[in-house]
Amino acid sequence: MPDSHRRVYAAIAAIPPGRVASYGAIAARAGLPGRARLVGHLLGQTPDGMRLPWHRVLRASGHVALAPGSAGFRAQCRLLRAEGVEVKNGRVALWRFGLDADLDRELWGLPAE
DNA sequence: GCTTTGACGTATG
DNA sequence: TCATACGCCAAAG
Repeated sequence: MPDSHRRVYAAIAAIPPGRVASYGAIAARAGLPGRARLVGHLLGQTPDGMRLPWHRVLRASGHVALAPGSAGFRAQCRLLRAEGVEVKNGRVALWRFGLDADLDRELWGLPAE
């Protein structure tokens, strides 16, 4: 297991429950800016024994990355809603649940809602 | 090795 | 909001 992969897994595992992060944010946090596709690739190759909060990883647009209607898509929506994250039409409001939004609030004092 | 694919991202129109 | 183009790079064939 390459070190870069471990950092990606660690970054995903660090997402707090009830919050979400984009592939790009995970890659950047893992020290791999611009390697968002690597994150997606790893999630598809994640070993069975590894229990990761993969459902908290979304596209930069806030959309669920999996095909709408697929089993994985439904599972992700269910897991997210179970944590209090609103999923509307396969999309999450990043300005509200994203980690970046949290940081922005602290920096600029933007309203939480 | 080269080509194709893919749970992606940003820029443009 | 949707489509297209381009950049990115690990795996699979």
